[in-house]
Amino acid sequence: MSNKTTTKDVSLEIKEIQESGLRVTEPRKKILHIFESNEDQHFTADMIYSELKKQGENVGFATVYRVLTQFEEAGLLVRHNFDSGHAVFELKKKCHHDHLVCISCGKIIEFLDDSIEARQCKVAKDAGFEVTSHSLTIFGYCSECRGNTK
Amino acid sequence: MSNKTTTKDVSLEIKEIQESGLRVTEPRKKILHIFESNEDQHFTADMIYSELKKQGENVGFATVYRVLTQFEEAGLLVRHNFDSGHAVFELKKKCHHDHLVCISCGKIIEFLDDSIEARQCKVAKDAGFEVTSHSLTIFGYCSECRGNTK
DNA sequence: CCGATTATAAAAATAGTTATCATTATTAAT
DNA sequence: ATTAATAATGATAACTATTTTTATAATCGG
Repeated sequence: MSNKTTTKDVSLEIKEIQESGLRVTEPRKKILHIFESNEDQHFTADMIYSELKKQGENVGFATVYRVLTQFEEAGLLVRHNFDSGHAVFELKKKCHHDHLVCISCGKIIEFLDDSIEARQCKVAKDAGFEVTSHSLTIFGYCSECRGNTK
Repeated sequence: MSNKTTTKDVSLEIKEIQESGLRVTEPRKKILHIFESNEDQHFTADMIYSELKKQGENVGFATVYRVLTQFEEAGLLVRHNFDSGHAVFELKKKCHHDHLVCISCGKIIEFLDDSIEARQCKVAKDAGFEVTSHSLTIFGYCSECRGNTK
């Protein structure tokens, strides 16, 4: 995980926090930076906490959870619950997508299938539902783990 | 919720528990009976606990959780985690299905769409995944709640 | 019906997360 | 830049859903 930061990156992060209506604080900058410098990766609160500690930061668990929740409310992050009992966060993308989760190594792969999306809308409509969101998660063994579990 | 039980029902429940390799005990019979007499309904551990209390049974929370987990392991029940933070259980059907969840009243509707199922397999295969399970949940407002939220 | 085994209820423990609170940091207005 | 008002922080306690522990009680093969 890289700690290198260009001036551009930092100012962008500050702007994003400001535009969310949140004060620009060290924990918030640091946490957002972890997500921005590791795009497409998914983090638990615990992973963020550990990463901050590793970087020598003095942050509390409460702050991590608070900031993650605030970022989610501000639309910067998206929270997923999968089946693990602990929430997973990722940078909010412009476009919706679903997940493939490896139950062996925890790897998460994103995908989007237009045909599935379209059918979902139809199913909901047929049932009289007004859809607010949907989540599709496929669990299994990724290509790397398939061999090891035999 | 009906408390009526035919002799046939009860003996069937006993048989199911026995065939799972579990001893036939009062809590297990009572819990399985709640599911069998309310087909297609989904229960949390808390709902089962409350129902048992309502029926005048003296059961502990731990027993409810233990039995639900054992029934899941035995293949009698299926556990879902949706996004609520607490597990939901339902009788295991012969066939897989997905869920529409009303975020207003909590109603759960089951559905199955062959086209979605097929695409899921393809997506996983393309990513090199060996699928073990998948869960698709559509959240929204059901037909009854749509009017009330305006 | 007896004895070995397993299940139970109650209580304590645990994991993940959220609330409380005294202190510190941020920001808008000087 | 300083200050005053406000909000954020870290530490800790509390909380929710669930699991483990333990001493007692129920089950079932013989």
